[in-house]
Amino acid sequence: MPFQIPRGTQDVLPGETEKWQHVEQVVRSLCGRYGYEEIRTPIFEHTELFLRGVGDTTDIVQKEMYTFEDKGGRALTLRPEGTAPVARAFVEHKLYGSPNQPVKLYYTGPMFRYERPESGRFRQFVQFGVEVLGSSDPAVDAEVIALAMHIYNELGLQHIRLVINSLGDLDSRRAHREALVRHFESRIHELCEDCQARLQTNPLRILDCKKDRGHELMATAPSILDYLNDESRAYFEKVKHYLAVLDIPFVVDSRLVRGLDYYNHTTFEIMSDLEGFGAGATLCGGGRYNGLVQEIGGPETPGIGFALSIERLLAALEAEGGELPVRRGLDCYVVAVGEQAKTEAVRLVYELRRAGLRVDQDYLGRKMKAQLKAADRLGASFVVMIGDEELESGAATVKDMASGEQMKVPFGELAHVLAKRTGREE
RNA sequence: GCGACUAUGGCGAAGUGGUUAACGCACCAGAUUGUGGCUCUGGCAUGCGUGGGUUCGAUUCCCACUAGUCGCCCCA
Repeated sequence: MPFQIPRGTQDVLPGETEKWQHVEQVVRSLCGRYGYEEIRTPIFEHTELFLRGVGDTTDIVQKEMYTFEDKGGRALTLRPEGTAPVARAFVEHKLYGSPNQPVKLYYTGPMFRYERPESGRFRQFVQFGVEVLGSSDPAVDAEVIALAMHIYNELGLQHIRLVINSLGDLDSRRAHREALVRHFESRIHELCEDCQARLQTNPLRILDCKKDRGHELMATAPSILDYLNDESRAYFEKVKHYLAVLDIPFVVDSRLVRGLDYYNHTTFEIMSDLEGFGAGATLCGGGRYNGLVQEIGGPETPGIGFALSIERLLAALEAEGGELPVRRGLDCYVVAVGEQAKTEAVRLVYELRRAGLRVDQDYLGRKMKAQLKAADRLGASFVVMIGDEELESGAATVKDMASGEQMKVPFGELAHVLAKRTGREE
């Protein structure tokens, strides 16, 4: 094998692309219904954007970025996530001045993280995400969550679970952080190395640690929910209230922290309940990030959004045995025997295509029998056969592949007759 | 970044330190001189991830590399 695909990337081949197209179509259609418009940002950004936006204590920044220097000496990075770029575009194009507020955007495209590939984890993967900028109405939190759930429902996913939490506002977070440090400080040496480092950088993340999960300090650790100030608590209650109104089931998990620094107030994850979804069980993750826009130099603007992985979505659908579109067959395959017939076939195939039919013909010089076989494999509903006989009589032989029935149709009427029989024409 | 397992034709999959690398599917051809899906017959890897080493001899043993799968970390 002279060349191999780079590690952690994948080709999506015909037969598979139809599934992607289907998901993309559903997603776009629902976004339209919810009033979201598409935004497209570049695949790379200045590295600084992610340092500031995502947070330099995060794993994404510390060890997962595809960073490079271009010929002009600029430090650039293949985007590891979509929110910071969208926020950058929001500020750069002054969308905060747009008459339509809040600004509701969606995006889809490849993201890049330098990680060891495993089940449901790739170095290049495709995310779909939405961002709402300019509103701190808890109803927006509910809308965003509803949209994510709606997408999964629409695609037929059954076994999913919505988990939500609140990190509160800055004051609440600060109070909680101090409580955490007080709680762990004296006995931090009992926890793993990572957690010892986290005590300084991001004590919240200690709660998320899988290694120390069983430690008694974890069970007794102060819950963020107990440190929410009145305002934050009221906000969270509102979000839960709206979710209840929408009849969207959820569970609250006070340890749902999430890996990106910019989150506050509502955070949520949608996970697959199926067995065997270890690393890839998180289908969708999101939350509110009221400080982000300001952090990257824009006006104080609240925001909330989520991102989901198309790969994981498809894997979950596959695992649940959900219905996904398969390759569509041809309407018609034109079989030709002989030079003259071949010429007529070339002409006819084009004519039928112009008439809106899905049509193909043989390009390998195969015999009639093999051409029929090819037609069968391509799922052709009809085969049009042309040989000396047909050329003489001026009528092609049309075979209905399902029934095996045959009939003669004058060349001039083929387009019309086939269009009618295949339902491609009114 | 750490760990485990794996790597044979287009796909799946057996196999052995030594003359011709099973089998199944797919594909091609023929039986059928103009007709697919069924059946039968025949064809289809000078090659066993890449590079070294051990050996008289390696696809088979050893090492490295690459890649895949799964787990940890973390996440989508």
